Parts: sequence; structure tokens; C-alpha cells
Amino acid sequence: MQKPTSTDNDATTRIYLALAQVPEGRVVTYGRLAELAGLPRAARLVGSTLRKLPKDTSLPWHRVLNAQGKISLPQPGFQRQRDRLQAEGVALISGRVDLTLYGWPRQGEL
DNA sequence: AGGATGACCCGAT
DNA sequence: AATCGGGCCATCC
Repeated sequence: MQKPTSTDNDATTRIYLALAQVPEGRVVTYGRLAELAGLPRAARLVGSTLRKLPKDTSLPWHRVLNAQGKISLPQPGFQRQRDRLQAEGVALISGRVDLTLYGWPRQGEL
């Protein structure tokens, strides 16, 4: 048997799987998502991966924010993400989300 | 094979 | 609070 490395399963696949678990009305940071995907410190990779998502994906790409709880998307994506978040009850106050409130997972939630 | 790239992150100013 | 610099990691060319 070979010891599994972080590159064994496609990073993309692992990120997809992790993202699929983020519940509605909650959000994750790129960094956190990377960890959950078993790719610690690969926050940037998560970003470029989401960038390539097919626009018809069913994955909750909009529930991903940067470590400051802000949207890291250039227009026009920015607005789309903001609207989607608001649609599921995630409020942006002064352009940012309170991660201690909507952040996922919270202690003991996994 | 080696260097550039990016929906990032964090500590220090 | 706003900037800056250096670090990070799988991909792409």
C-alpha cells in the first residue's frame, strides 16, 4: 500500500467535496476550506479552483469568503455572491460578514 | 525542470 | 484601520 499524500486525490475533487458540506446560511473562509479539504495553507489554490467552477455548478461557491469575512470576488461576481448570501440570510454589515456568527464549522460542529 | 500565477493569509508597521 | 511584505501550495506553460 502507498501512503496517501495530499496530492493523491485531485485537489480539485477534495475541495469540491469539502465545499459541498458547507450548510446553507453559513460561510467558510478559503483557508478553512483548504484545511477541511486536507490541504492546509492552500487557500490560494482554493481560490483559483473556485475560479474555474462551471457557472452552472450546484456547489455553494458563494459561501466562501476571505479571512476577513469579505467577498474576494471582482465584479460582476461580487454582486452575485452578495445577493446569493443575502438570499439565504447571511448579512453583510459594512461589506463584511461576522464570521463568529455565520462562520462554519463552529466549535463542535464537525 | 523551473518559474510564474492567483476568488489567500498573517504578522508587522 | 489601512498597507506592505513574505510565505504558501497545486497548476500551467
